[in-house]
Amino acid sequence: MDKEITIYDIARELSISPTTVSRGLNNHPAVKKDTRQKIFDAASQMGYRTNAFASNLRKKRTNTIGVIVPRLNSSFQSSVMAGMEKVANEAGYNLIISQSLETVQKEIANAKTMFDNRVDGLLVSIAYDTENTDHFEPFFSKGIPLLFYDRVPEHKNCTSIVIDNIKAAYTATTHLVEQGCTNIIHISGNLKVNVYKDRLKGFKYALMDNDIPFTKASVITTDLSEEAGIKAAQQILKMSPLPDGIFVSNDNCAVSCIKTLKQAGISIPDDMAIVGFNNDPITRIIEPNLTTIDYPGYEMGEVAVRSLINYLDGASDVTITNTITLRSELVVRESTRKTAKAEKPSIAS
Amino acid sequence: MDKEITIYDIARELSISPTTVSRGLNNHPAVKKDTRQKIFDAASQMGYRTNAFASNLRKKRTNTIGVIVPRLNSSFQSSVMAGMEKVANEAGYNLIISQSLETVQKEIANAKTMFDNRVDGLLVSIAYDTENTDHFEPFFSKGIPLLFYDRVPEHKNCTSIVIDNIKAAYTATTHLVEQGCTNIIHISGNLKVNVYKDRLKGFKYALMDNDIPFTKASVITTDLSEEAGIKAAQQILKMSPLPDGIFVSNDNCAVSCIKTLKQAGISIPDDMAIVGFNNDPITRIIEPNLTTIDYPGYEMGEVAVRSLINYLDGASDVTITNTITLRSELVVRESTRKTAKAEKPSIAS
DNA sequence: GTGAAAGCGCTAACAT
DNA sequence: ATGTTAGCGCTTTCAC
Repeated sequence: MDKEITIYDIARELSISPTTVSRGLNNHPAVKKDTRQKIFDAASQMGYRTNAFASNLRKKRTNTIGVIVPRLNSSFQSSVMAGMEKVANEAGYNLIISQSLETVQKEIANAKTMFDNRVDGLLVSIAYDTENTDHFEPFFSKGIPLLFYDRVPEHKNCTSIVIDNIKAAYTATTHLVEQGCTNIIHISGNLKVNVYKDRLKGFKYALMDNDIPFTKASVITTDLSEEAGIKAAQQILKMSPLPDGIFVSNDNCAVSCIKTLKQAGISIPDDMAIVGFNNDPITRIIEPNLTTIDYPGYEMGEVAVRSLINYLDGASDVTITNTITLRSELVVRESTRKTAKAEKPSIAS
Repeated sequence: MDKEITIYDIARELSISPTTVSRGLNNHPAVKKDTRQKIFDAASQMGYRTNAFASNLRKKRTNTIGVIVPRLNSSFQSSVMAGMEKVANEAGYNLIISQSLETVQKEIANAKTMFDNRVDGLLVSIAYDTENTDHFEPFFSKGIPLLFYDRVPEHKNCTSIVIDNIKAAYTATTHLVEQGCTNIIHISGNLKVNVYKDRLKGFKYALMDNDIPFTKASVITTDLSEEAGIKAAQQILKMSPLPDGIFVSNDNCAVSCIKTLKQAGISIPDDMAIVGFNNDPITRIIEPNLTTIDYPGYEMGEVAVRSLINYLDGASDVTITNTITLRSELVVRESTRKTAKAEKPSIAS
């Protein structure tokens, strides 16, 4: 645990000033090439390592970006993280990641930690039960850029990166209608969360535009877990008449739903066509392969960090563009490709 | 962008010394309860936030743990991260996460960044092509605890957290034999990586112990990707005689392999029984459900951070226990449950 | 129980 | 192109 080498040590060794050493190490243009080389040589030879804290303390900048995510171990979120890390790393930023585990309390605590650690910016996908953004107030008032992605708060006009969930859900539902479905159920998530709320909206609009009645019974609200899929399927099996189309707000739940329905002897897509959401890897493993909405997680992560860094670098001088909407698209697979007989007459009587 | 409040401001406000404020804020016992309360009140009222850098600079400790992981977006690794984050967060540590993207170069760069950021400890799962640990030398020589998990370096006696891959693979292979398989193929990963190397070993030992010949042709080496599974399946389909059992070193690859084999008309498990590794969620979605080795990712993450923190707190005074081996176990599912006729006579002639 | 003084290692002004 | 000075905000002796 030998003593740490500092720029003073290097300065003394080379009989120059610490300032010059600092400049040299940071590739300041006003340092003679020769001197710079000497500095680098001495540094590596003496085993010097920069002290980020001293530097941060002085510069009041940390080169660190905080991320608060509901949970890390989901296919979607881990893709987002991967995209974020890649861009951040390339730009020389560190990523401090923390999970809210879907609770506001932890989200509040994490926000405070991030604030105290003086992250240069913060990226957040909010928890299920986050109903306001009070705990981010310190960031707003200190002018620390805060960017929400995917799960974003309502009302507040925060900067956010999203996909058009209404449109995506509308497309998915319309697709079911086009396949001949006339009795469609939507399995939704927590309606306090913007993404699920919007998907329900898109679902509703699509029904309306196709003159299919929307009733309370058209929606099953769940937590979209695997178990929820099983329960929802059981509930659906008790319906009479049975629906002929199901739009589920995420793939995970859709898949377990399919498994349960299949076990009950339902043929998919012929008896019921099903659409999921996310384009998780599992959609191409379940039989039949699941039609879903492709949802660009990795890209969302890249865009989020890139926007934040652009802002920090002063590139986007005005307040950041308010909302960035990424493209999403329907991926049609077997779970909705009805066979011949499915070519029903149009529902418009 | 108002000025930051410091302990000096609080001190002035309360007409006491900064020292006392510092002590108060840190719950130092030698501060009158009354004074402490006044300090906390003033702090929150004035909008004070601690400056972690100044503190770190002074204390030479960062309360930060670095993690270098091959990639974040894998089911296994994201579970590990989730476990790590949970324990770290509870203990008041921050996690700086970076990906090596399976290349030594990035791993080297990341290690340097972690070093310069003076993480209190480092957790690493090494990249495919990492052949030595030279780039971690600075950590060793500075006495910064470094803990490898899952993918650990060979030879070097570093502290590591693993499962017994040899045993797990042995169990998996033996299971195939018990199901009546006599011609078994192993689809392996990069053999430079300990986990795949060990799984191959376990496979080999199991064959030997059951008097099944092991030849070069018994192993197909791949990168274990989805595409690799398809290619491996195609290769297997050309074999004559066809094997009746396959042990694949990860689930992802096993699943795409199954899909390809099924398309070719192979019946699983009756024609070929298949075992995977990891117990990813997909194993319960593929049909037939995949027999696999349950691999405790989340737990591994928890244990890794907990061990590191124990060490940092001086709890485990001696050098850390050298290797922590977590339990892993075979989960039998349909992909290896041969139907009646599979009750072949024992191979021992 | 509280305070004064010094310094962690770096960099930004301001010289020269 | 290089040096001098000062200070970022905190904690830690040491003193009272």
